[in-house]
Amino acid sequence: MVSGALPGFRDFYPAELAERTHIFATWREVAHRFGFVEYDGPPLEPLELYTKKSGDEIVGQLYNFVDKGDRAIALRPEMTPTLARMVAARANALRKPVRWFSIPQLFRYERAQRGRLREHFQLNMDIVGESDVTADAELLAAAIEIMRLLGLGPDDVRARVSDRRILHGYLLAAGVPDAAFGGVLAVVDKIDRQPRDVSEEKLAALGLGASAVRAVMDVPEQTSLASIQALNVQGGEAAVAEFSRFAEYVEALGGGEYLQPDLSIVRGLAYYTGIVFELFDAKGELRAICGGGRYDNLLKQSGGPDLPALGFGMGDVVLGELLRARTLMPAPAAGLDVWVAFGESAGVSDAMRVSSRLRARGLSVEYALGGQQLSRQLKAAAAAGAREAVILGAPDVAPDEATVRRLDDGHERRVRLDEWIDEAGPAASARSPTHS
RNA sequence: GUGACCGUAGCUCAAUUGGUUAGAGCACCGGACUGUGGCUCCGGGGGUUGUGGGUUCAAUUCCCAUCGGUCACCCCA
Repeated sequence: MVSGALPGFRDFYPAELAERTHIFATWREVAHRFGFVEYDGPPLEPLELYTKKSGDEIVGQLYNFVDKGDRAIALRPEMTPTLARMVAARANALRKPVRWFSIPQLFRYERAQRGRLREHFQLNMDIVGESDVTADAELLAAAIEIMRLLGLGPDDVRARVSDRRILHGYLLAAGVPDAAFGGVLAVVDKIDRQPRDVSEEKLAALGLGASAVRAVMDVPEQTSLASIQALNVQGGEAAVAEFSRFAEYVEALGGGEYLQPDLSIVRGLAYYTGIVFELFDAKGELRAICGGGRYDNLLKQSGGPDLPALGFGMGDVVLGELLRARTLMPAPAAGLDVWVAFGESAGVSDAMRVSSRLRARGLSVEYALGGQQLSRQLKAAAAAGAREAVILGAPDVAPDEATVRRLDDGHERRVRLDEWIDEAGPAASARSPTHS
């Protein structure tokens, strides 16, 4: 490994780029089906766009530098601030609710690990201007539909959903002081990943009594709609009713099989205000595929309009790992339509003329740039994945004729060259769809 | 940022207690094939064994550092 890409960055060879393209195409397809339109912003932003609300500690995880105009610049680590700015600038002019999506490349200066690089592409889908949980259901249904279209079923991927307000009400009712809420969330977030007594000690250190500690330790048990509805939630009754409605809507939108209520889903970002969700592989081997939720106060806090909003981010790295593990990546795209080969009595310029005419008709065409024997040319044609080869200048063939050879079964026919070219075209050569 | 493990052709792996010019398969290029692909046979290119030091008569092998990768923390996307 002499000089590869920077740590945490990827070279996309054709095979890898084909995988990325497959993911992107699916993202765009589903976004389109759900009525979302695509936008984009600059990959470089003022540093303060991220430091303002997120605090200075985020600077340590940013790619940042000072440009030649002495401006503090950052490579964007997330898309939401850009979205907030763009929506805010035209808030009054936009038809609400806004349904926008983007596929930005995002950057984080962190130590790279599996499923977590210093760069990734992330589908962002957001809805701005709708406060009802219909929007939450619509958004999650879109994320689920992406899984389905990629071939990932409910046995592969689960959608865990929770609601900040229900958890808050439950903790209040259990006697957890408001001031300890943030610390308790941090414990809940990793309650399954660390020993029970460690969690209990941390909770006690936050000033929780024995019954409150027990209540917090019960949070991961709340994994059904019924159990959540039965909870004592101080001031969270409306949220529970909304949550029930949300589940009903997701069901109606066809995502019910994936749905898994789980009150212990916290999500790291502090700005979430309501329903939060994450998609993860059912085996629990990988990092989260997707995370999102409602952030009703963010736009206003960012100096923008007071509009309710919600959204999710879905990265290409973990998703790609899961698709490869399940062998759901498509076979490499079909190669060439036609390979133009030339024998003894034809030259490369003849192949060029024929190629040019075929290309003008929309076909994918290649020929041997280095003069090769016919056997080499046909070998190269097969290696390039060509559907058929047209052989020019074969003996016993009239000057205006050529041999067309199907490369899958070797079937050959003689054609009048001009007629054959005139009939060739993308429509006449529709490729069979590729399968995984 | 902390800790642990791992680095040999593009890929997967070899190399007897440290012992000659570090090998193989696949892939790539070419020849047999001056008129028809996938097979076969033959040949070729490609490694300063991640890098830099150290120990030794001798280092792919042992030691240190560094870089990179993986994993767990941290944090999150």
